[in-house]
Amino acid sequence: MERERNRAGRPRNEVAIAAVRKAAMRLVRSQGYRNVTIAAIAQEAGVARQTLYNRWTAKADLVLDAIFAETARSVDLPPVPESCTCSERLEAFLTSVFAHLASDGGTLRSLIAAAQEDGEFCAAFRERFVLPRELLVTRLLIEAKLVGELPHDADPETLSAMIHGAFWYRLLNGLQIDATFSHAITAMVFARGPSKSEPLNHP
Amino acid sequence: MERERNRAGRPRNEVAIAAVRKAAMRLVRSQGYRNVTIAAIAQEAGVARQTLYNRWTAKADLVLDAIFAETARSVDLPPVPESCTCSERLEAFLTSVFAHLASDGGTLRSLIAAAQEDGEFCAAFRERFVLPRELLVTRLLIEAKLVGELPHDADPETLSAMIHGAFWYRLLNGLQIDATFSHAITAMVFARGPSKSEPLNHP
Amino acid sequence: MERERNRAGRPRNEVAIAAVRKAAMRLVRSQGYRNVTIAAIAQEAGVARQTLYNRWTAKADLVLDAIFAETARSVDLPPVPESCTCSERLEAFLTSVFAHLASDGGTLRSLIAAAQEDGEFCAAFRERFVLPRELLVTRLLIEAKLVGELPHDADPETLSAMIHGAFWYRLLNGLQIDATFSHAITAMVFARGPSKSEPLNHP
Amino acid sequence: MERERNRAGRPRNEVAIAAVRKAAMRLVRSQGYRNVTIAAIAQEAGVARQTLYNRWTAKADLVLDAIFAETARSVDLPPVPESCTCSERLEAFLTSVFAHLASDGGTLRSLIAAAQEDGEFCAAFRERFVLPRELLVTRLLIEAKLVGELPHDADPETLSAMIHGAFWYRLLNGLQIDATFSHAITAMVFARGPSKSEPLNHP
DNA sequence: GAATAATCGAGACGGTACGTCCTGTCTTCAA
DNA sequence: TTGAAGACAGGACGTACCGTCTCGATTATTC
Repeated sequence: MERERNRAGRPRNEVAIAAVRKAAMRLVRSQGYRNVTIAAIAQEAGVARQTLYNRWTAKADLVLDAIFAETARSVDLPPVPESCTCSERLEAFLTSVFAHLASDGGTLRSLIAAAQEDGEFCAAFRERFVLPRELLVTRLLIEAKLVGELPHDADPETLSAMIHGAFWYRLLNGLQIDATFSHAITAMVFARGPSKSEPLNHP
Repeated sequence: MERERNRAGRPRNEVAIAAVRKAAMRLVRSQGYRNVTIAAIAQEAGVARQTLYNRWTAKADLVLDAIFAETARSVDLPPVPESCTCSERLEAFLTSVFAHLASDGGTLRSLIAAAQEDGEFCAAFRERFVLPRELLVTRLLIEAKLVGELPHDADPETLSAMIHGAFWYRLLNGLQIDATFSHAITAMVFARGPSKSEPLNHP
Repeated sequence: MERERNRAGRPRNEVAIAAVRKAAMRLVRSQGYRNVTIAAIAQEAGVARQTLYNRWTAKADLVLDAIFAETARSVDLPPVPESCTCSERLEAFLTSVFAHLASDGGTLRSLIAAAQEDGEFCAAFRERFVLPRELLVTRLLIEAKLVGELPHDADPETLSAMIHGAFWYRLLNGLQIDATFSHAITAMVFARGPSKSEPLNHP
Repeated sequence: MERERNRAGRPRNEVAIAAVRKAAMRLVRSQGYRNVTIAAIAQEAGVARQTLYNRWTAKADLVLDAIFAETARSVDLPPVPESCTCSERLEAFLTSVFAHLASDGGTLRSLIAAAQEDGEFCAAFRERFVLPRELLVTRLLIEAKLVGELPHDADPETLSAMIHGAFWYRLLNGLQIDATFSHAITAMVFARGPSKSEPLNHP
């Protein structure tokens, strides 16, 4: 697959492209999205400025792409045994996310900010970054309902928004996010154990 | 207080200042924070650019000030009878907030975005805008615990973050926020009624 | 002659080359030399940009070549009977040139302009375009001396420069050039008839 | 006079402006009009690039202005005694002009070139640079007619165009222009002495 | 009342980044 | 080997803002 090389013309220099992505991530991390300029990325990558405009439409587009390239493989639940309860797995997921945010939260903040003034960026960001992570949680909550860890009137979509929203909210307010918080969130979601009626899977 | 008017020289033109604030709000609402320039605000207000720098340090400072001037009086619970349950009052609060966001959500998005690249702005924004609204909810949840609408192991701070986070999350993702969502949130927070132990106020 | 077609590989597409020349002339005429780009010519001709670089070294080279291809056959005195006096023939020549300049003077202006910043272009332009036309006049003036229409102290080279210079000067100043001017120039050149001494060819 | 300082706002920095003009002339002379960039002029003058755009609309505008500032005082006949004949004075004028062109001809070539692609530039250049010099010669020729150095059927405008054209033509063809040429031109203009009828001033 | 001092409208200035455009070179596939 | 297509390095362009500054004019307080 990826048999795209029948297009005419000189092919793109994927090595340079990768260098640009790497440079972009490095600079965004060290100086913040807003303070990074196209020219600086190009120079850092040893590439002509025009090359960036050939490939990406704008800084936002480029950085977003760099993010995706870096995190594509990491939209995954942490390696927690399937035998754990959903509650335990949610907490493990959040702890893992929060650990990542501790080092790279600034980048996420920058991206969320950028998304607010650019509808296209916002849509792409949601589709390719936010939604996959949101679905992970939603699915976990649906499973929790099935096994009776959550009452059947629980609304996975709303709960998922509340869970993600909780740490977005703290992140965007410049507050610390640590393991304590992942525990607190999990506790609130799974408050008071199983549904009142009998669990569905323990006859 | 603030009896600073014994200084020599021409006094500040408070009329112009007010015009600037109004112009700033008008422009931010219609074009978004990022697309508004200092020069445009000055021109819209019929004022010299330097006048803005006399009073405020930067665009963020000015816009934030304009927001506060406009919303200072509105950090308030909606007029709901005290006789209502906490659950009802939370939902009423959220519905009221969401109605406001429907028309002015863009401004909040812009401000949140701006806060991500500017620590001072972030702190001021949190202190003067976010925290007051967060406390409103936190207090309501504490009261709900006292009256037994929430179990005593409920964590008001975490729940408050989850509540605010939920609609920030949707807002920042460019999604609709309506009364349905306020009901859904409230339902999740007050799921399955009072604490397992006996409610405190119903003997 | 020029039997170069024993080289291996795909032969040059002379049709494309001709299309390029035509496109170049069309664009230069309609937009002026400076405003025409290599890319635009290539596109207009439906040809790859590289093809132009294969054949010509630069825009100047290409346009000059296009001019030559178009005017090669036209460096000629207008069809005036040899029985006419040199004076009449000069005026006929100038009238003919001026008629052509009325429609295509902009191209000549562009070329003269281009020649000022490029020594090679200037030399080629002079050798292949200017000199042939200059010689035409010089020869006519030499003949006029021989037949006594001009005094024997007349300097054909200087007069030729003055004649061509006169209409270049007006052309480059954006002024009209018409038949009246060709008459005026001729009158000044042939002022006061034959040389004071006896004409050489009327014994 | 020049009481223009009732305009509001910070006045222009005329020192900087002068430095820009000087830098522009220096660079145009040493590198040619086309090879000079706005940025280079700004840097050479120690001035922000935008400052040039504040004052002038384009490079052509700036350079033209610099030329005028430099040559404003020099549109003058060379110091030749009035007692000389018109013929002698024309030759003196041309010799003086040609001496100047020997060192600064490149600048004139650049300007003529620039005028060919820009109508406004062309008009300004003609009005403020070319015409004054043309008039100098025209007046001289008119005087020559009055004193009988030229026949009364001589056409000063046409002759003036032929004179200026002659050295423009050589200049634009990249040829040398020296005192010999000024003599040759003068000889052709004043060929065969006074008018056929009696000279006006020699009874 | 005159001197002093801060503000205001206006706009130039140094500076940074932007996104576009063009040039000449190169690298691919297909003819 | 050429042609079509198009990416690449490099560099100028003109625009847009920013924050600072310098004017003349205005408006208070202080002497």
